[in-house]
Amino acid sequence: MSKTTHREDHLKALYALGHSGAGESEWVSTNQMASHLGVKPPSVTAMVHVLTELGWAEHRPYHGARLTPAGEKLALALVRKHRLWETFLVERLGFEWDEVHDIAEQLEHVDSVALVERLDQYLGHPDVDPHGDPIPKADGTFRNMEGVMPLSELGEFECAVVMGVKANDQTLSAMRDRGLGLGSKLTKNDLVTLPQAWLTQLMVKTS
Amino acid sequence: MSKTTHREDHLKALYALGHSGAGESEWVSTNQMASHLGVKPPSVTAMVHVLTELGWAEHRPYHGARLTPAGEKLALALVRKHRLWETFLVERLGFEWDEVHDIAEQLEHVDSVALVERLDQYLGHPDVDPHGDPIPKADGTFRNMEGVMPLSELGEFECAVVMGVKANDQTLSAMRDRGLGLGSKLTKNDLVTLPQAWLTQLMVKTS
DNA sequence: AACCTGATTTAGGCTTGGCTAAACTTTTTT
DNA sequence: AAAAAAGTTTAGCCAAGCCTAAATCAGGTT
Repeated sequence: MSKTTHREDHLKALYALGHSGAGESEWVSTNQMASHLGVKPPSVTAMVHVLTELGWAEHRPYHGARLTPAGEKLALALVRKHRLWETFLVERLGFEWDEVHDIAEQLEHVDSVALVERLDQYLGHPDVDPHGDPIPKADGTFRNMEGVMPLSELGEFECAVVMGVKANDQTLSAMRDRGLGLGSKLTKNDLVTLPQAWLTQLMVKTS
Repeated sequence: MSKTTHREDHLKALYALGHSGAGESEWVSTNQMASHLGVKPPSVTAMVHVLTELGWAEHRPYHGARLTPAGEKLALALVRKHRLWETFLVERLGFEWDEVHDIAEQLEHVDSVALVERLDQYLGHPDVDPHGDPIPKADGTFRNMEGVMPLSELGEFECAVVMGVKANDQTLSAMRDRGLGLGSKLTKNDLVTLPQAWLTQLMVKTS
């Protein structure tokens, strides 16, 4: 892995773990990052120091790290690339939604602003990727995701529409086998027939 | 750069430098490889040892290295990927032929057999890339390039068609400015009006 | 308030690739 | 045929990442 790819992976981890809710960038422990990245904690500490030097993160020893605004901007650009590539792989090349993550992981590290912008245009400026996750615009803004929540948090409802999915490839594949995809309609009946674990993974909106 | 990318770059250099003519894989000096890769000779020697261990190259100390059949197969797969991506960038994303080399250089290291095959299919199994270089098929065979030669070697002719170009990005850009591209028709008159250096770079066929 | 316990960082070592300088081979020149 | 020149490899060092083991710190317990 190149020096750059490496740094990017840590930026992304910091972003992914620090934005669980909707709020600002949260402090993330080096342990969390380590397990997220499949690496031991000391390796993360070292990289956090580097990111700090570069002005992309700040570090409170023994407490954690978080992105600076500059780092957040870079992380968003990576998320943008990743999601655009996933969209390309599914929409244009015909991959299934559970097959694209690893490939996009590699593609996202290709360095060319022109490429990302042309890809975005080629795809018609999509605002969500194949999993329903919003694709940041070039300026870092997102599509509004109001009204979308896990199926488990939905109160009374007649009919809900699947707007997104938070799941690993294996689960995605299983969902596909059941005919679930973006736009699928769900009814109260599904609350009992679907695997319980999925209720928190299916992001829905009432319709 | 990842370990793999690294090895791949050396394989490609060995392939590129060892197949200048049409014949078999030729011995390539470590110095040649070093300057091709922008690296010092001792670094190449070290990598050649690694490739030898892997069974992808053979090394005659002080004389040079060349690909084994196994290495050649890998190199061809890389060339295939590179040229398919270049085709994608030009045909689908609208890049110019002088803008794609560096991007394809990065894309070619993405590791996914399924991706390459789907890309090939998406592009309609092209046989040449935007520079007229043949794209190896999955089995390693090439399109027949008979009758194609540098403009400088063409004897008497009335009209020639540009079938390919061997030039760096800067030259490619200049050619484009002059309206030259694949399929352009040339006449005897062009032999004197075009820059002399281009005569060996333009690959043509009489028509 | 002193003490555990667990989390985090520092220390020191390994791997891989790059470089320079020195040694060695091959080739060319005298 | 010997010497010089050119090219290639070996030796020894640096950088960047990862790891394990050993220190260090934070926070809860007694």
